[in-house]
Amino acid sequence: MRQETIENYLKTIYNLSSNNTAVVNNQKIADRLSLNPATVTEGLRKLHELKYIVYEKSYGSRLTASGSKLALDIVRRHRIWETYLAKELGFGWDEVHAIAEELEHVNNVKLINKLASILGNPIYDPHGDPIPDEKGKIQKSNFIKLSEAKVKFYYKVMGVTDHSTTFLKYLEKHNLIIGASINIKTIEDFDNSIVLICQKKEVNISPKAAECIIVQSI
Amino acid sequence: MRQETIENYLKTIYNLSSNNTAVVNNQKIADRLSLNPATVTEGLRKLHELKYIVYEKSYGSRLTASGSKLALDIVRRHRIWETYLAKELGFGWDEVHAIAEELEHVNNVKLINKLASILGNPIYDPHGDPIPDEKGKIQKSNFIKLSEAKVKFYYKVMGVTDHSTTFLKYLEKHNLIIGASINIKTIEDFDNSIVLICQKKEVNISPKAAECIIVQSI
DNA sequence: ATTATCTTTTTGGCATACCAAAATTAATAA
DNA sequence: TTATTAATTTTGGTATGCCAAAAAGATAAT
Ligand SMILES: [Mn+2]
Ligand SMILES: [Mn+2]
Ligand SMILES: [Mn+2]
Ligand SMILES: [Mn+2]
Repeated sequence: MRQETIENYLKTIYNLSSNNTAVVNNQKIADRLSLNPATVTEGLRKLHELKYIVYEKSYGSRLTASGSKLALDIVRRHRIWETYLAKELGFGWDEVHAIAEELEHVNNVKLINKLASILGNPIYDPHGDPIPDEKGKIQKSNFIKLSEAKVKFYYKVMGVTDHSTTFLKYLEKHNLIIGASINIKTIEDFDNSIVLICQKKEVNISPKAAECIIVQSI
Repeated sequence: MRQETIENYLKTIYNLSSNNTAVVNNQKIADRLSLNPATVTEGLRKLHELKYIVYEKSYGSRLTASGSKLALDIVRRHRIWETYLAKELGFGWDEVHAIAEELEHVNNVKLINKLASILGNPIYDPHGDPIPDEKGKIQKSNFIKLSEAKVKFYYKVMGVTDHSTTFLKYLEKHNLIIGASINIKTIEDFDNSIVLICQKKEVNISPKAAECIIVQSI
């Protein structure tokens, strides 16, 4: 199996398994990688052979220790590059993901560690996602989705789970960027849409958008 | 044909054709890319189909206008990355080539131009090779090989044509780095080896090494 | 419990990138 | 010019990554 193929599968399985706890089903992998389900079945069988995952037919996949190691390594590369592109090379948080998708496959430990060191060994990338350290260790956090926030409480925006340009541009428009402080004014009973205050302005957030915004109580 | 495959062929043909003048034969391409000659024949046929090269059977290849454009683009990416790795990220001139071989395939104009701009749009890479500008234009120079240098004359080291770590480390040991001033003391009639003065020390250069050092008369 | 509806797997096939060995063609030396 | 050698091409074949359609399995709904 080509290294790039392996890396794309493992990264995807990692990202879909939320901290490597849940078992991942084939369809989600197929969607994420824009592959035919038949292709995914084959791919998973091979990854099982290679001992990167434990794959149970018609049930799902989870990463083994070695698969997890490789997955965390590529997630690290991806997020370090995103941060470097944003902080050092002047790219927007909506632009970095696409470029990092290519750069992440360049495997050179010294290079990534050098970039990390220039950045001051950051713990979060431009979307608020945690960056594993060289050993694959991730800072654990008590973040919640905005959709789980409570009325009257104050929060800080810590990240996003949707990296699309349209979504990120939409957030920017309302100043909902990483680090922004917000206050939940009301949550509509009718449709669960949220009205919050950000930089003294009222913003109405749909339930769908609230699912994609990560916050921390302050 | 995969983009990476195309790029590797075109880059190689460009590098072997010395400024795109000479016709390149298959064997050299096979050597450079570590491919079987049979594979190269196939590859060249496809590149001809794609109109990137003109390929005459049993004779050789040369780049078309569009092939030349792509080749210069990837040569630019390679050399900008080499320069960025050396100047901004602290890698040695013997380390940058291997990493740039991977980075060169990341195709993002804005990224390369940003790196170039940070570097002050350099004209030469760490090995003294010229960097094409965004339009593919290359500064022309009057450099010669050290093997063509004349006794008693003064020269400045401008580049190398061998990028191997062993060779570059050897040069470093004798202070024969880019920019170094040298004076040709003698050229042995017997074996054409060169004795030169560099930083007040005598250095003996084999004809083979002299072929790989590029200098300019000063 | 039995459909109906997803999801996954199997099957058969296609395209790309390779290589080894044999056959051909070109270049060189005798 | 005719061997001899070297370079190139042809041929037959492997491995990988992918897909469409059909078959099988699992889940959910009645
Ligand atoms: Mn990303
Ligand atoms: Mn990210
Ligand atoms: Mn190089
Ligand atoms: Mn170089």
